Amino acid sequence: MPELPEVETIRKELTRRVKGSEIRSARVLRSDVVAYPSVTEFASRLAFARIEAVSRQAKYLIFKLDNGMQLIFHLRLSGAIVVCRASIPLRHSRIILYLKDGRTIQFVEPRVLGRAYLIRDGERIAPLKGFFKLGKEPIAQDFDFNYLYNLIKRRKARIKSLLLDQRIAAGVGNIYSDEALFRARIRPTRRAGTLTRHEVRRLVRALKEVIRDGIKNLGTSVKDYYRTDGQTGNFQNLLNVYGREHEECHICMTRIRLVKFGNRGSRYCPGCQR
DNA sequence: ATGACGTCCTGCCTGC
DNA sequence: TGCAGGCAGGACGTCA
Repeated sequence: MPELPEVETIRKELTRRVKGSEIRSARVLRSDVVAYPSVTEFASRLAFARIEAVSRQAKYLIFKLDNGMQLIFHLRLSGAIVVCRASIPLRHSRIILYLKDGRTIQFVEPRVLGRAYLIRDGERIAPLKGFFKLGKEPIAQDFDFNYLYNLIKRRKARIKSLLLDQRIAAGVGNIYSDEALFRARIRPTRRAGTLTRHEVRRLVRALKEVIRDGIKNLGTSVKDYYRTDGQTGNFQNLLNVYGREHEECHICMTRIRLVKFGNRGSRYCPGCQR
């Protein structure tokens, strides 16, 4: 699942590969993935637009176009952006942008949960309300002890659930939250308000570290994530707990445990995490 | 406001 | 081998 490090990797590659390219036309193969505006308007406003820049906010990928519009993608669980020479649809291709130079940018999304939005610069639309409520990203300078502590100190929810809240830790998903909690030696099931100041300090440090390591290693390819050229990332080889349930902890050899709450799985080491 | 939980969606894995 | 059923999970809506 593309989280901040995966989307950041995609952003860098797209900047290198398609910044400055002109879109000749757009084709929507599956209308569900276009959240705004209508499919017809979506396609007509993309035609002949030039890609000025590719940026990222949390897990959102943003193409800035020279016609005053922004093309925004959210990859959700299984989305990918592929740049290739093929003009025919790749497997599970949902949107194709045909470039003037003959290449295509394809939005590949097997599970059809990912979405695309095309808005005017500065326009605020209801389908993107989560985008406008994003909190700070852990790699931001001002994502510090005070920021996190003040947001969670009175909360009774489990710390893991709050880390997944995009209004609190923007860009963090299931993989990096499990890994950060492992590095901070805190169990995902702990009620946020019971964390000591020292633990919150460790958690802030761990979040920054784990996200940076993820970016450095070009993301985590567990299931669906791959890069714009189809290659995988490397961080899956460096995971301590995610996807390692029933295996031994690298530090203390205790078996990694899988617990479920909030409709998702969390992995932790009962030996290292308290 | 908060926390818990259901829903979307489909490929893939498991078990018979 | 083939099929049914369960599972994964980010964001968001609903409910208490």
